[in-house]
Amino acid sequence: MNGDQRIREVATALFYERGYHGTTMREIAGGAGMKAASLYNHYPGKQQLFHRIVADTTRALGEEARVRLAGCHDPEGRLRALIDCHVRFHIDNRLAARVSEDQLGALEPANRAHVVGLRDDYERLFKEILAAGRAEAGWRVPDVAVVSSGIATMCTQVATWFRESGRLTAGDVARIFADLALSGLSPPPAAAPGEHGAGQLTGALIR
Amino acid sequence: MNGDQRIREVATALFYERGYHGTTMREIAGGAGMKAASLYNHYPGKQQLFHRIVADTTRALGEEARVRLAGCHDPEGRLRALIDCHVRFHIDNRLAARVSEDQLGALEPANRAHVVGLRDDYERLFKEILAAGRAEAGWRVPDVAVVSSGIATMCTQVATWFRESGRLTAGDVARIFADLALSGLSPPPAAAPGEHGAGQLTGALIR
DNA sequence: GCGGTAGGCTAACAAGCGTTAGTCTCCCGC
DNA sequence: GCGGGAGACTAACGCTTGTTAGCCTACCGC
Repeated sequence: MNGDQRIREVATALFYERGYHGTTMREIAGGAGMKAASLYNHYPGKQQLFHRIVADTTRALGEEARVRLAGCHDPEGRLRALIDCHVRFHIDNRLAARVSEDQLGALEPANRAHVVGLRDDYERLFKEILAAGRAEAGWRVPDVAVVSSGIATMCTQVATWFRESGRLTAGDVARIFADLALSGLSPPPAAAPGEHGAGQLTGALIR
Repeated sequence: MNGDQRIREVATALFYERGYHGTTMREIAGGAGMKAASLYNHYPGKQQLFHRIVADTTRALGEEARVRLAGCHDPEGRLRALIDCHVRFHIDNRLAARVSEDQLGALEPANRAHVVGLRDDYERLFKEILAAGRAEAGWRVPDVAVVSSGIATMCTQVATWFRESGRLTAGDVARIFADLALSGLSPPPAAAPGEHGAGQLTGALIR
């Protein structure tokens, strides 16, 4: 029954549904079964509490990803592992993960710079895998930045609608997205005639 | 020099960067070159101003999409048109579009219900096209809801990073996403041996 | 010329904000 | 048994918030 932890959970849930500025210290305290002033026995202030949640969450995501990737070496295996990790993390930590992405703007400049740094490190994993897939496996990646952020975002929003009780498990969702991404990336087997142009801009776009 | 319009633009920009609760009427007024009290000559209150922005934006997106889709009848053409429309709208109306999605939670219940209704109508367009593509063109859509929201979200986040001065035009980005989606959806030409299982769950998932 | 409306202004309101000071009580180690 | 710290509490602080009341001025139709 660690009090600090209880406060973090309540605060995370409130930041998620009302946003940082829409959440008051009195609400957090109420949810944790105490009065506002007592929060200051645990955290030095609202901004620091928020920063701790966001930074710890972002760091944890990066660490899990690196552990999962350590054993994979081919691009397809690595992309599948990263998507699976990403989807699971965003399901297991729905509230904190979304808060850490949506509410970045509520961090004070120094805190934001810190978190953005962690975030950039993580996103680089996606970009590196896509670049490797293009070089080694001939993946069709017109623009590494566009495609990687597209895939990541697609997987991120799982946190918006996923429910434990729904039709799909976390693994199902991860597999759907990995399949969608991988077959979207794999080079066209033979250009289908009369198409609107799928695949036609494979490198031409980088101008 | 319509004053109402100027206020809307300033408010949209501020809601975008600070969020609804993080934006004050005095800041909006300052940006529009007046004092806070004068805003009430144009809008009855902060919530109503916000609701007007969000509702008008969401309605406009749906209307544009329906116009664009009116001339297309095959699933591929419709999906390309819808993605193109979606991407262009989110580029042309970056701030308002993101505010209308990220800040939905700041709407009072009645206003939120109104906007969510508009939003659902719009998202149904994606779902209908995917369902039609599965039925008519054999698209691989393990789960209509998951895949459609995945594709839509991928295209939505273009508003986060797109800059008019960047390497890509709106049309380029739309084409990248349409290609990625369509080749991700098209049935595997012949199951590549030794794959991890792309495509293996084509219908089995709906349990 | 003159009345009225549109739209700005200042001043002020009550409510709510994050935060601090100071106090009280429980419990653990000696 | 007793000292002290951990952690709750009440009360209050100074500010900021959205909003209102009342006023003043410019301009347009008659």
